[in-house]
Amino acid sequence: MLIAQLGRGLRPRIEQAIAPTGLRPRELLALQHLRERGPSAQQTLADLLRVDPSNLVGVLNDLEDADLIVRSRDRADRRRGIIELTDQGGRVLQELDRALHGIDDAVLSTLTERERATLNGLLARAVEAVAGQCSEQPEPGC
Amino acid sequence: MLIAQLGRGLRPRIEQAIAPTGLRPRELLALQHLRERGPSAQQTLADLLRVDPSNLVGVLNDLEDADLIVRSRDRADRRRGIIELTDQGGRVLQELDRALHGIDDAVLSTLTERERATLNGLLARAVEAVAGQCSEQPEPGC
DNA sequence: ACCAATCATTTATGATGCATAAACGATCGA
DNA sequence: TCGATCGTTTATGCATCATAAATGATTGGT
Repeated sequence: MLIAQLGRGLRPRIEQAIAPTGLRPRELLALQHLRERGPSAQQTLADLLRVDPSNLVGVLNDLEDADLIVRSRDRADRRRGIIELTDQGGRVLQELDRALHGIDDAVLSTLTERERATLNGLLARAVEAVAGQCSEQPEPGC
Repeated sequence: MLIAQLGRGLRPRIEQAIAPTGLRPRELLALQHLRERGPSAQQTLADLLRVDPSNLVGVLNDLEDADLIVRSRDRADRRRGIIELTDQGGRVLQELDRALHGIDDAVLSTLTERERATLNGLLARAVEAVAGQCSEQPEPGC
């Protein structure tokens, strides 16, 4: 069984879960980064998302128009933009989490609670390894 | 732990594994379908891939130019095109399998052999459930 | 105080992938 | 013979994405 093959059945479900937010994958990734790392410099965000800074502007414009983020300026260096998640942005992420959990429930419905627990444990260790390798040699999506 | 979150770390690796083939995801999906179901009617393939028949033509042209498939006609109904995997196509799929197995090895390197076995077992049952739901209500990627 | 560098931004451009539609030739079934 | 089916060609539009050049505001160094 190949882990990569999981995506073949999962992709449509994930797209369906993302659709209600009306946001593009990139914009959701930006929100997730902001939730994980707190208020971040715009430049840092561009690096994380592997997006050209000039293109990040449009992404942030959309998110700002939807009141999911707020822009401010670093007081120590007013050139730097500080991007922060709004309460509304946090709620959107929570909705997304719920939708994704729904996928888990659907896909793992044939597993017992105990089996799900062991599966989650093993996957958690696996993604932890992936995350570690990501920090060493960053790549898109990490 | 969300299964959907797996893709965040896996996507770049999968893209990297696919890149050497020079094929697009759709074309690889077509090859996989052909391997699983044997020689198939072109129309069936279009349904499986959720692609408009007129767009499938270009996909098959590429695959045919690369000698990965062969086109023929159904003798009982010469309107119908029969698409078949070539030996070369099979070899490309095997290369892809090897690359994807490499991802498994990298991601699951921190797991013992026994843990990998149980993980594979649980995932196999999960994807089986997904496949069953796919057959009931087909969606893209199924 | 001047000046080069940095940061966000605007604007333009092109490539790519994907979806949709219309029309055509070949072929089939009635 | 005639309508329907199948693969195909062609055209069109849309969305995403990458890249580049130029600008205004701001900074730090000299």
